[in-house]
Amino acid sequence: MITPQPTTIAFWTALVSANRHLIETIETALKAEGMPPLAWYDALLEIEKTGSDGIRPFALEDRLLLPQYGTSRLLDRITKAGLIERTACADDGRGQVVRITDAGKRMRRSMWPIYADLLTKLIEWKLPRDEMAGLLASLQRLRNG
Amino acid sequence: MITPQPTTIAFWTALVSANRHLIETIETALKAEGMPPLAWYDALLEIEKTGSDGIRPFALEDRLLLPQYGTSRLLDRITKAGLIERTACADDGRGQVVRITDAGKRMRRSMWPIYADLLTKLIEWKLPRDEMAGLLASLQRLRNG
DNA sequence: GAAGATTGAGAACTCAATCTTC
DNA sequence: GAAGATTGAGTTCTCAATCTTC
Repeated sequence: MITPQPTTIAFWTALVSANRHLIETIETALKAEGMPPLAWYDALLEIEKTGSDGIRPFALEDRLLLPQYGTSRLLDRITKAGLIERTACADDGRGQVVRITDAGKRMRRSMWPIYADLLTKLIEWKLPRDEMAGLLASLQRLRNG
Repeated sequence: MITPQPTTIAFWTALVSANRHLIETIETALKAEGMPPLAWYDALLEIEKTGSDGIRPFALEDRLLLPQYGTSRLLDRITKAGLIERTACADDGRGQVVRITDAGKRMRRSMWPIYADLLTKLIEWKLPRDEMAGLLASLQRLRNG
């Protein structure tokens, strides 16, 4: 049987813990300010990037790493909050196009300071710059080849 | 307003993505083999470590980084599956003691090869040893001071 | 009143099935 | 039949309230 080395297990544990800690801290801060969860920020940002062209839900799935039904239900909630709009797709009768509304832009912009502040304090202020670049490369290798 | 540097954002994104990828891969493999989710492994391992002394749920909370109600409901399910036993605590009338059963030990042991195999292939085989040690130290710094 | 633990109600997630259009 | 997207049913998560014992 293949057994990982102790360092590997320690690394895995540290990765999961660090990730949870950061996410929980950010989610808690957003909630305390009456803001929607982090997933909304990510979705709004990706949608906003596509401007007036909008984006197809299946393309959002790839960028947000969500399953099809997850995207569908997330978009439901954000639409209900009036932050995005869904319209039928002209080219493809099966699909739709999602665009951000002005309220959506305002919401994303009002979430950013909270998010940015925490990313800076929790990551940037804790890791030396040169170190971060190396770590970034390692993390990227983990999720790809 | 405080704004993180691009490298910080990239690092954060890579951290979240790597974490999701690893977790999803492991959960999928466990499910494919008819095994319970990863959270059960972690809980069973912590409980098994305490041997016949058992462990109090509030102590498990700290180790698993779960909220009180989360621990309560997780233990419910694992108990229902016959993998652990809850008994009233002799010293403290409010509390209980959780111990692993033989079936629980067998289950944890049967989950390990799947888990270990993936940790080795997805982490150990992708990151040079010295790199992993550095990354480990950084991740630990992220979640602490 | 605080600590250990549970619970009801509502939200979110997951799986599998479904529908429509390609 | 495959792709884009939704949905019903069941499970899990979350919040706030609750209960018991300290």
